[in-house]
Amino acid sequence: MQRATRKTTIYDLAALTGASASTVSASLSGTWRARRISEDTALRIQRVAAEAGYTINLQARGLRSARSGLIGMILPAHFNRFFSSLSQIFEAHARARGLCPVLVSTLRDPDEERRTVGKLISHAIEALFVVGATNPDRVSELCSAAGLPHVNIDLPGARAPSVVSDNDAGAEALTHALIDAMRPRGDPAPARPYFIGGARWDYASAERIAAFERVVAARVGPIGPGQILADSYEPDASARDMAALHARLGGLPAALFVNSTFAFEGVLKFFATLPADAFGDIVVGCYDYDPFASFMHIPVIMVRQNVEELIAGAFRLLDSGATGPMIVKVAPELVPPRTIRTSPIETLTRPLT
Amino acid sequence: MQRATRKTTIYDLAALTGASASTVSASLSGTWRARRISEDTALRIQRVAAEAGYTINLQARGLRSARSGLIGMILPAHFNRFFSSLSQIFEAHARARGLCPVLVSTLRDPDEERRTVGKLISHAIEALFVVGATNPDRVSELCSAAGLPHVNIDLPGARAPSVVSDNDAGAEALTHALIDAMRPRGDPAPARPYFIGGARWDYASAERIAAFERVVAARVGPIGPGQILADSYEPDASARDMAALHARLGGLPAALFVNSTFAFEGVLKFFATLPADAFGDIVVGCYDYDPFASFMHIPVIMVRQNVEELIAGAFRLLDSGATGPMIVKVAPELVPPRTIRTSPIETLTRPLT
DNA sequence: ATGAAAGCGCTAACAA
DNA sequence: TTGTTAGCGCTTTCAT
Repeated sequence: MQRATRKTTIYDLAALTGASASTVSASLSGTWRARRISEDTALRIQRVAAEAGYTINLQARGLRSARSGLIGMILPAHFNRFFSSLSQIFEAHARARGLCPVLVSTLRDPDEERRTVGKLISHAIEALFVVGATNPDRVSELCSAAGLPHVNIDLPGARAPSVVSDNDAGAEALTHALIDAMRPRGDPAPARPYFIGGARWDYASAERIAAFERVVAARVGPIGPGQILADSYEPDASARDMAALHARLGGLPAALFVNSTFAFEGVLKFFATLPADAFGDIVVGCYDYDPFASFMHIPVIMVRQNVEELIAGAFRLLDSGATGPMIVKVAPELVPPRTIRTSPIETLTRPLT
Repeated sequence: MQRATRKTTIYDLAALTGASASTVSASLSGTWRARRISEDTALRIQRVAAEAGYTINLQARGLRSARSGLIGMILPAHFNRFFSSLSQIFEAHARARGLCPVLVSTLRDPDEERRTVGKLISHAIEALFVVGATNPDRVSELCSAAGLPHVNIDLPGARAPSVVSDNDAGAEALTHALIDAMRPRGDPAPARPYFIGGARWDYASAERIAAFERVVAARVGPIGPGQILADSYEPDASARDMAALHARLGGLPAALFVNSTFAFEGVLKFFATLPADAFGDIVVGCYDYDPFASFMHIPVIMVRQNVEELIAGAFRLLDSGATGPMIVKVAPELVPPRTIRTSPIETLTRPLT
């Protein structure tokens, strides 16, 4: 047990071993071979360091060598399956590169984004991943001014390379799967898929809505008014929209494209007010993944992002040294329903484009 | 736009403003009042700093002042509702204190825990929260040797203060709620609650099993062999256990205490193989929370940890300067089922102790 | 094969 | 009210 008063430094070790500080430094940092320090000396110093409970001061190293060994990622929130899986994968990659991952959430607050990025720059992070920023270009400005390499993830920007989910392909495949599984209905309410959740002015929602409308128009018929309910990500808003739709149709729609688990929570909140026999032949698709949601009593087709590939792609962009705007799209995958109730869906045959 | 070659330092600002480096330092770090620097000078320097795009080098400050402004938390994984909610709250508290949160997951690997803590110590973090460590005491050893204040969360240790979930109170309340909601059954299989998931040798499981056994013994009758199925946290193991139990009973039990969402996933995996009419009167309790799981087609009573209080308590322990072993327990809360199917449960009346 | 010395950017005594 | 100076612990030439 060492004294708590002051930490052991390389000078202490130098005194202990009779070597010089620079020799100690080299022996401990792995550069001793290059410095042609004898293996004996290096090993001896390493042993003494271990015995003395020496831990290197990375602030000092960072200050001197202008490298911190930190790599940052900002994201909207931790408490979210998508973001936390990104964190998990990001961390694994960072670790593999010997970097210390620093994850900070910014709660979709532009000011918080600015402050956080500033702080990370001050901590001399070596690169930054920007996930779902409200204003990626503003972040890019800060990074560029500091000469900090960075990549946008999930939400693209115009001032840095981006890796994003292929919303078009995902929504297209999900819409096809919904229509494939949808049961025919007669008048007065023919079978028709509805879209709920998200916001039209949101980049991802807009792409998904466009794909939904394209496929529905081609396979079912023209999109009618009130077929797209996309004004909010708030669960409660979706609950209200769902209730209104149910009232308007006099029942549940034949197919429902739910844009995110947030919206799905709201939908379920409304569903819970219905009697058990109200769910006849509905098929639900959710653009997001949650293992429990895929086990509902009604068939739920889910979309799972390829998180591994999003992160791997971001690191590749970083390594490439690319700094201009470019977008790499990563296709998500469809997860078939695992519902208990007998469903009209056996397998999903249509592959993702 | 500044030159990318070298970052602006306080010396550059000193040259630009005609002041000295220390005056610049004080003007920028907020200590200028104490140093009795004129407001004019301070503001002027701050303006020039902003114009020059100056960002402080926190490695240098940290090295000099022996404070990094970093606070660490290690946790088993990010991709988990409980842990990611802890992260979210931890971050909010850290931010409120002007500290930069550093979250690292260690994947329930003792070696990774050691390495990570070592790295965080090297980065001069000012305090550490240790969530669900496989070996809290080993971590405490490392921290103590470095004079690093730390608090265990969720899993207690013998060498540092701990804040943990009150497993006994939670499991007791959940078991009571299950028995209250359970429908009577006649011979040959009288109504009886079963426990599934987790591992007996695990601290939390052991506490929950003890409470379950105590309440069941008091209200239903002696615990029989095969009534506690707790050998693993693996979803697939729980699926197998559930299948075996179903075969043994010739149907589903009247009540099921599922120990964690991991086990619940496995249970659902087996449930998905059953016909829709197999779920007659089962009541499920799950010691964990997931919004979707609480919306299942069968009634599911869930336990939600008081995450806010766990973190707040940990910070209080940190502030108290306590360093010896002591355990603060935080009671979780019961979340009533929001099931669509008519359930025997209207309200949960029994309060948590 | 090793040591001496300078300096990374900042803060804080000590002067003035 | 401000400037000077001496490090914080490390890496890295440049000597030897």
